[in-house]
Amino acid sequence: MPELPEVETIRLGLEKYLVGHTIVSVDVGLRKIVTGDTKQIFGSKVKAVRRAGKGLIIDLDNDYSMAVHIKLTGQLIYRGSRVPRVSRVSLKKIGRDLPNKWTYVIFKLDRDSLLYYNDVRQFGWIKILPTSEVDKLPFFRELGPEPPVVPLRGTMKGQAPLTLEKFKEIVGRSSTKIKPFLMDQKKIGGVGNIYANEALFFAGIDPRRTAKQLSNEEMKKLYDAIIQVLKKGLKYHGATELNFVDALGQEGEYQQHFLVYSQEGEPCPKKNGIIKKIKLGGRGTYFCEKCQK
DNA sequence: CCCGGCGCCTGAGGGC
DNA sequence: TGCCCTCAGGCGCCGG
Repeated sequence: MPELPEVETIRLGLEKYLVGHTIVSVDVGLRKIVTGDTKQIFGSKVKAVRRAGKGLIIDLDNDYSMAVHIKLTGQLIYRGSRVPRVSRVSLKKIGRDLPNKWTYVIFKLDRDSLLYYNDVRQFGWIKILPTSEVDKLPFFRELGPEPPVVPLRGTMKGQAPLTLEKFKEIVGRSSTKIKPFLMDQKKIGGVGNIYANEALFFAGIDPRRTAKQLSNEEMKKLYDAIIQVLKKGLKYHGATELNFVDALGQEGEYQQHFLVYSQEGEPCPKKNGIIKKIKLGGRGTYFCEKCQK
């Protein structure tokens, strides 16, 4: 699932290729994806691409922005003058010939370049609004602090990072189970199912434990584990589950390094037990009962 | 505050 | 070129 490392991977690509382009026109093929007035962005230039949690913000030079959430299957793929002619682009079938049947928005840019928004499940959104209104959107307004894994440049302004102290404070007063806790965007920004599972394995903590019952030492281990797995995800350019691709349409490689996520029935990485799959908060949860207490 | 359930969607995968 | 069914999941919303 696209989480902080995946969305940051997209952001880095958009920052490199999209910034400086002028938006010439927008072709919306599925109205529910886009809200706001598309006319407001015609002729404006992309100034910056920011991220907050799993959300992206494309800032334009006319004080308008496009807030984007790709949810499960959204893709933002750039094709145009700035892509090196010889690139190592390894395209999934879904990202090869664009537009395709899942392309719902096409941004026409200057210099014969294009930005495609594809979304198989159609869960994602693109909101066009004044830049000053972005952090008033419920998703951003209610977003919790995110673990410090990337330089502040590029992230939402004014967002204080999740410190160990803050983490201990919010974990310590929550009576929810630790795994759903980690995935709650209002508590912590950017962690989803894959990284929550992996972090809990790293920390040796049973996902069914109640948050506030974790010891001081366990909270510290978990905090470090979250940062460690998010950095690992970034290093491998994200995990391609479903349809995640970067801004050029390339897959990530982190899925080749999962320790527990989607490994049901496999021996655990420490050879202590077999990876078990249960449901927690309605979501698939993978863990080793021998390693995670 | 917390939880479970539903809705939004459609491709993948299992059973037959 | 098999068909049908269920499941998966980020997030918002609702009810208990």
